[in-house]
Amino acid sequence: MTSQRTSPGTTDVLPDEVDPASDAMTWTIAEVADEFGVTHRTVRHYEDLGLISPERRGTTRVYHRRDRTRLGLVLRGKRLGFPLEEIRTIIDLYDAPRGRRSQLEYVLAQIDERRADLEQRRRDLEAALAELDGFERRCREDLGRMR
Amino acid sequence: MTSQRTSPGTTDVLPDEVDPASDAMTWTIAEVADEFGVTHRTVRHYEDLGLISPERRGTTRVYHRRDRTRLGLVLRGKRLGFPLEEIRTIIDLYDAPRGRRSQLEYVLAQIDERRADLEQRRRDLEAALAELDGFERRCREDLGRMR
DNA sequence: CACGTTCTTGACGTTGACGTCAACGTAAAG
DNA sequence: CTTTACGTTGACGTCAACGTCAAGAACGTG
Repeated sequence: MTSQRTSPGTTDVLPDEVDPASDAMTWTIAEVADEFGVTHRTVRHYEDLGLISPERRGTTRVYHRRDRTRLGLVLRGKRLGFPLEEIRTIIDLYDAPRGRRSQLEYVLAQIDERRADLEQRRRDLEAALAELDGFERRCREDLGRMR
Repeated sequence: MTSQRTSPGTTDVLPDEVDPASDAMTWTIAEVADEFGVTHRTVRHYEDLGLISPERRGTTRVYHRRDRTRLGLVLRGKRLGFPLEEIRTIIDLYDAPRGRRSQLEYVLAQIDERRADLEQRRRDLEAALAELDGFERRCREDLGRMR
């Protein structure tokens, strides 16, 4: 009934093998937790913070494709080191109403801020990788001199 | 006596304008804290965790170039979202003794692990930036249709 | 229909990363 | 020689991000 095989630490936001045609497909909390490799407590915590808002059938949570999309975005944000509160403002942006012109311009301004942040991270990341490369080279030279 | 002008959120690990010739130059805790844009409490916390280990003159801490280098690495690691404990193992790696062959090979293995981690982050980052770009395009199209 | 499985809502505990006092030492400046 | 500016060590507080019970409700299955 649900998808399998989603190893943690992937770049994709969604686990694969999800029937693309069924927009009406739903999942239980255990299913989404398993597929995304988190506990149900984590999923509930994200709901408490307003990161996802599953439907309720009676008292039970029912997750739709939209919730999975958002959960995927949350976890990628976490892998990138963003705090959950900040992640919420970001993904809320994607779902924000953009009817009026002022709203659209606000959204565009937010996008610029976000991009600046991400690009700073990219520079840090490239610098760290470059240093790692240089360090490995020196280590290999040391190793060459030893034998 | 000390350097100025280091805005937070830079990619460089060290504040600029530091006399490159003086290896014997030292700094107080207030100086390094100010230059790196953190509190003295933060600097002490990092010392508690073994991230830096300044010299002591009597009871007073004296910071050398080495400490500043490590502090810079710590803060960049933080900007990348790594926990402090993990940061410690990473930067300790740079200072690890590599005398024996087995040590060198251990270090090289660690480097590979680190690189894999960083590259995963890079993929996440690129994906996030790509999504942001696509989203901006759609917003601009909406904006174009409105006027 | 009893039973085990899965779901629910609290509520308290924990860990990381510091902030925030309090209380005290020390060294230069007026 | 007192004041002022920094420095020091605790020790406790706080906030985020969950973990970890506890104690029911609801649901399919033999």
